[in-house]
Amino acid sequence: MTLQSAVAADAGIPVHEQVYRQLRERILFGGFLPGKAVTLRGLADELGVSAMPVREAVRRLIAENALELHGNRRVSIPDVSQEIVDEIWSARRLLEVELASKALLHLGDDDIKALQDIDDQIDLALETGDVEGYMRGNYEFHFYLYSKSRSEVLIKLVKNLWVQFGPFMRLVYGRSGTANLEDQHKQALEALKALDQKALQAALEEDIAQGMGFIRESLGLSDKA
Amino acid sequence: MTLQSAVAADAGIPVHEQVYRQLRERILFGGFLPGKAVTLRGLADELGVSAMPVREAVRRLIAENALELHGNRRVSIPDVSQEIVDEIWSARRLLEVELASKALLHLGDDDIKALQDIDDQIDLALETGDVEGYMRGNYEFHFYLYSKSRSEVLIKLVKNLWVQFGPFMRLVYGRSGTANLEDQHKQALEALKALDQKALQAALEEDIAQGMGFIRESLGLSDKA
DNA sequence: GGCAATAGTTTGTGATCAAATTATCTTTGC
DNA sequence: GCAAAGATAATTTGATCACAAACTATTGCC
Repeated sequence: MTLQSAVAADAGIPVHEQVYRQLRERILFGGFLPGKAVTLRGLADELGVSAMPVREAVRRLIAENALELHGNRRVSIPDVSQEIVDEIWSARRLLEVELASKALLHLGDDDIKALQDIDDQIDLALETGDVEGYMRGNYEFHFYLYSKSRSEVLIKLVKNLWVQFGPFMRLVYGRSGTANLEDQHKQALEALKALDQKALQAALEEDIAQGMGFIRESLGLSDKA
Repeated sequence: MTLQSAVAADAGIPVHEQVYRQLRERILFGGFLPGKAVTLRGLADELGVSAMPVREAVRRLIAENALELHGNRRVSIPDVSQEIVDEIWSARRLLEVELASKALLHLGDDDIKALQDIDDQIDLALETGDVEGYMRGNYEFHFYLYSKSRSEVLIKLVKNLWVQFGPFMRLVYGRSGTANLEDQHKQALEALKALDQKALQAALEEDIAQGMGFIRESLGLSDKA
């Protein structure tokens, strides 16, 4: 789909913003493989826009660590490495546990309901083998919860982390599919209902560990902490 | 100083990159007041370059939370608020303690020496009332230490936090000067020499608390945690 | 005198083009 | 046959322009 076909719905939103959102989604939910090189003109042609808005969107994504700028001025999807995976894992544990704890303080019954709905969608995606659906649901679940923390600064940092491992996940699921995936959100939901902070932290750490463990395993990396 | 006068030293580096670095420094070390509006043409004229590279640099700085993009497409230095200060404080404690702990594992005698040199410069700046010198020294001290953690991902997140409170600090020092500032780095240095992780964490938390406490105090905000 | 409509100014956005830089292909010399 | 050097192609970069949206100041009306 080029941007042109979506222009009616996005009236008033600048083109560079639309390009940014589209590229970010593709990076986040598996539209690109790690290490893939992209060019401004290539993206512009593909999206049916001029080079200018692509330049702004790409600069922005580079600043968000979603794209990598090399010394020779070429741009690519960041490649995978053990160091990066470990770092992201460690940072996620630190920040997302904090966000979940803060969210717990401002959680209503309607929020539990909303999270349960998202979890149902995740189950459906797992059953039908819909990789992208699972990734979108997973993202939605986590950031719906975090949004309740009212910690905008932290949320931005965590989003920064998620775009970095998006392409990695695609690599993993592309190999193994959704078969081996368990839905770790059930335990989190139970902890949320009980307002049990300790249990929530444990569930989250388990969820993060599963995702990151999958990446490392699938890439043939060592499994020590 | 316009960019033109520095062009000889920065040969080969694209103009948008030079603009980015220059603007980032100004934001980080007190060249702008919180809430100040900026325009692309205004910055371009001021720096003696065309609007194009400024657009790319500003887009990048917005993505890094160093600048704020409003709904009416105007750009400004983010304004101060209690929520933001508290959030940054909380995030800094979390991430910088982690970074310092990791850095402790890879610290050599030459690093201690380097940090001591930076601390001497900070002392000098404090004595002479050189606000910008203090801010630069403080930045250098922290990120020299953090660079030893070899955690590039975390470092980027923390840099993201620092550009956000840079303008706030300027506001504070502009009022009270460097008179009330103590140098909290002495204790950190002692802890580093002794490889005492607990003491290092305590020193860091104290240092962060002082900086953030200063902001809140100076802005007349409440002082509760 | 206060408010709303309007004209004029400022500013962001997107397209196009030329220049500079980098990559790729081809050819030449050993 | 292979490596180095030159030519060619592709790409980024920066400037300029036209246009649209937003803001400001003025004017006219009630």
